[in-house]
Amino acid sequence: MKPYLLQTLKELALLGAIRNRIEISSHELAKQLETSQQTASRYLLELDNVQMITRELGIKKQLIQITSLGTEALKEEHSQYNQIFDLSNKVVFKGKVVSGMGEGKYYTEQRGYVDQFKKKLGFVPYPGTLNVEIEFVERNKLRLLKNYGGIVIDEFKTKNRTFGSVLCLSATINNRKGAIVLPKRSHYSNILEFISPHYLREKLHLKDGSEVEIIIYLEK
Amino acid sequence: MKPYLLQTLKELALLGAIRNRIEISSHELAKQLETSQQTASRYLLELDNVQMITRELGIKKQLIQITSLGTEALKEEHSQYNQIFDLSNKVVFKGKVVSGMGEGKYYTEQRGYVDQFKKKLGFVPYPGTLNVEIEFVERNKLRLLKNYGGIVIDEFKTKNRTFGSVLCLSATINNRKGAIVLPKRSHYSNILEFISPHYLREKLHLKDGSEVEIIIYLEK
DNA sequence: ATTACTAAGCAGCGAGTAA
DNA sequence: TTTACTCGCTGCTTAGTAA
Repeated sequence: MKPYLLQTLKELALLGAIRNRIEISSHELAKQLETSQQTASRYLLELDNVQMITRELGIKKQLIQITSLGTEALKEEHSQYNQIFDLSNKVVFKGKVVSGMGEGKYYTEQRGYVDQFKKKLGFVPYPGTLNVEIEFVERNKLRLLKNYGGIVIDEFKTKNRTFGSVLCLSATINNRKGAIVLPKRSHYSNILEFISPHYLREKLHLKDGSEVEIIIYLEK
Repeated sequence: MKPYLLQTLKELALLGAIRNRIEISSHELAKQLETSQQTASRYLLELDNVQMITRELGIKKQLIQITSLGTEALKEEHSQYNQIFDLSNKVVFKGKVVSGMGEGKYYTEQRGYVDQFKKKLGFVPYPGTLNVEIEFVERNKLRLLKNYGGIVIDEFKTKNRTFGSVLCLSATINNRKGAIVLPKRSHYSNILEFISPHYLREKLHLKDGSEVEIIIYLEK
């Protein structure tokens, strides 16, 4: 959706056009938008064309109401601003399923981790992690998450090596509960590792390349 | 502010650029905005020019953070969406007491107004208005209020001049009842004028700079 | 008063490319 | 790789105006 159309829609909504039909001339709208009457008129035509408003043209004024499609667009925008200002305490990632190289299975089977998962997350993960590749640019969101705490899984030692501390963030993948695990010290990666008590590839009918949505819930 | 710049700013904010400096190339930003690398680069230059972001250009990457000016712009936008979807029938303003220039006293003592206040609001205001300066970002709420009706005080004429029509909205200031008066025709101001039967500066121990909360009740 | 068409002008876009 | 310049072209804007 073109930015200027969204702005126009917002302006109409501020004048009450979601709940009522509002009476507004293209000239008045132009004043609100600080543009010309002709441009305002064209915006209204465009919004009408994409079915975001309905219009009743009178001889002097027009009655305008925002359709459900238009309302949806505004709600989406509103929810983005809620995310920005933390009013929603969730962060959404879109990505696709990829295969790891078995390290997930190796780590999630370590007793030192399993005991803590059970105690701190309340479940024993199905062995292995579901790897989800996110857009590279979204790595910036990960930085945000690391500052929000989450559940810390402490490091531990076996006789052979040390297993580092891990951060868990409770999350859902396609609305199924689980958690994201992030190594405490590591560089940013474009792979999210999701753990769950279930074998997700089967439960959610996922295979490599499947598009998924991961929502991470922050505790505040 | 140009709509496409606001969209760009929002995108950066969603990636966490309000709290942190984020690492993003013009090419990555372009992908997010579904535009070309050149255009994204130009947007960043424009945002930098109007001081809504700061940039640290490295040889390979740039670090971007949104300035307080940019944050304000986003907050304002957010507040507009809150208004759109706010279903409560009250509007809250926070502001601080400021001095007017005596016009409030002049107007509230006019017989033509006083008689109507008494009849329509049920009280005779103490001469003068209490001027409350509201947050710049909140001036938008006034627009909505004007559309919600309220009590209209009609214009009247004396032999010297005409006194314009005024809109009254019942309201409280720090929980004390009264009303807000808005000139029917005027541009949006960042000053709310509050009237009450009492001398509020004394009753509420207010002086210039005192923080107050005004709640306006809409009739629906 | 309206809405909205046409036409001309100009702002914004992006391919090509330099640094 | 980057960022960001030039420049031709597209498409948005608006003055003029019809209905």
